[in-house]
Amino acid sequence: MTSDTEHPYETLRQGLIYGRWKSGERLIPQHLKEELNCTSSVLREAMLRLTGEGLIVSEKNLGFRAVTHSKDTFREAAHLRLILEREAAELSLERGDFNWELALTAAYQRLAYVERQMSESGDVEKFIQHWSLQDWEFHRTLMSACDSDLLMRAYKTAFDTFRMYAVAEIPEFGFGREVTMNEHKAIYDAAIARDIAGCLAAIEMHVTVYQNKNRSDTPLPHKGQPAARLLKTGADNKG
Amino acid sequence: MTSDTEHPYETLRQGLIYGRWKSGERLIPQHLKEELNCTSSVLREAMLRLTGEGLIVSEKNLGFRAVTHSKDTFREAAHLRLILEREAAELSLERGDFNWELALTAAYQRLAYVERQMSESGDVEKFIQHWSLQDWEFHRTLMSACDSDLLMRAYKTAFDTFRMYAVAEIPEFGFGREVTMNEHKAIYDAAIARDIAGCLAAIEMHVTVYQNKNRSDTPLPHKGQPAARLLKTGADNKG
DNA sequence: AATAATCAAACTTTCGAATATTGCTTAACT
DNA sequence: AGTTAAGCAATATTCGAAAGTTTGATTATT
Repeated sequence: MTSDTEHPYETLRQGLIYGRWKSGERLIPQHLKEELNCTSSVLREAMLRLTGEGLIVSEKNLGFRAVTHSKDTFREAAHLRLILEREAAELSLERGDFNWELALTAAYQRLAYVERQMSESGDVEKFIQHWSLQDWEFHRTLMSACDSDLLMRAYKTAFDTFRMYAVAEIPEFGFGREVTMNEHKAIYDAAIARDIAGCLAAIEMHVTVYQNKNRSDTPLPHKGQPAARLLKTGADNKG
Repeated sequence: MTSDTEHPYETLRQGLIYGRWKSGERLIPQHLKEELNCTSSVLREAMLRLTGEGLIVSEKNLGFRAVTHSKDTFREAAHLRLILEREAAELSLERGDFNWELALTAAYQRLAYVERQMSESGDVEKFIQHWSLQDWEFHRTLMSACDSDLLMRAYKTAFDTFRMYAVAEIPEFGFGREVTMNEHKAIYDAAIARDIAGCLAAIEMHVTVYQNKNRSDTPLPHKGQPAARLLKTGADNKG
């Protein structure tokens, strides 16, 4: 009942990002077909697509595995996110028209709304999947006026890799929302004010915050399946 | 005899980049199977991988098409290449050790060698595929000490898109090698001297040269299949 | 003449069986 | 005991046929 309606490709993709399968875990179509309610062939096809996207790796005759992540991957993803988001945001702030401002405001308010809900209810798990979508939509909209599909596509790869690691390995990811709320507000305010330097600085803060946190910390604790919880379907978000 | 031994995936990939199939052309497994000497199923699998990589697009029930490129795509690819190569090169120049220098020198000399051959013989077509490989190897090696697989992967996407357009749509691409030789020399010299500013400037020159050329030119003439020629197999480059 | 319904051809997707490969387990050998 | 070989079960890949979809041509209807 977790994935009856959705296409296996999407289910796999979401599952890889939100920790339904662990880093480096073997993905055997035969075994997954009941779980995802389809035949092994369509699963294989979905896996081939995801191999091209870099979320899955495969070696000839050795089948598929979820891509492995590590602290290094995370640092790389954060770094790439930073480069690309700064570049795209700068272009957006220069080029964005009135409709872009409207869209950004709408995206920001949707994001702020769910962040308030999370913060007030204290129930992170209930909202995290919706929050994650709104977070993406906010960043995507911020950059959307950069007018480069290729840049956006590269960014999405980095963003997904970033999120995959964060969900799986950073215990406090999803908590301490107040901080993130402020970060998003800073980005939004600077964007609307067309304050490029301020916006880029706010982006840098936002993207590197987890690295700074762990700078002199213990090496990230690896605790079992810290975030498979995030995949429990809300099931009621149709509207 | 064009692709007997190679895996269809590689043949497709090369063919898309070097103009064997045109921008937006429909790719029908049934039709291509004789040409690539395999069954349509294997082709389908290769196409799914390439869909994930962004070289092919597909819509449900409408099959596969070579990704369409345009002047805009090219500008985007050049832009992304520039951002990523500058970032990676800067890191490389800071971090690269003695072995990196050796590898870069080797790559540069291989590239310079084939560029000299092209220049002296005047026969661009004969060497272009080998040149293209050495060109890639040079840029890859230059950036290799940046120590980020994710960044390299993103770069390769931009590089391939750049090349795809250049091969297909820029008539003088492959000619006027003397210019390119100088550009590569400038990049190499600055890299070895650890002159970051100089190296980044040389990279910018190298990557944006075709855009500058066409700045006040007529819109790029679209002349039939200007570069399918590039795919004729050299067949003798085993060593 | 214009629009709608029907049909067939071409193609795409899905499927499960056939084939090949891997890695493990057991057996034989030194 | 340790090393190699043979056999076996699990899984990966390939294949071609079956089922479903799109497209465009033809015929029927307004």
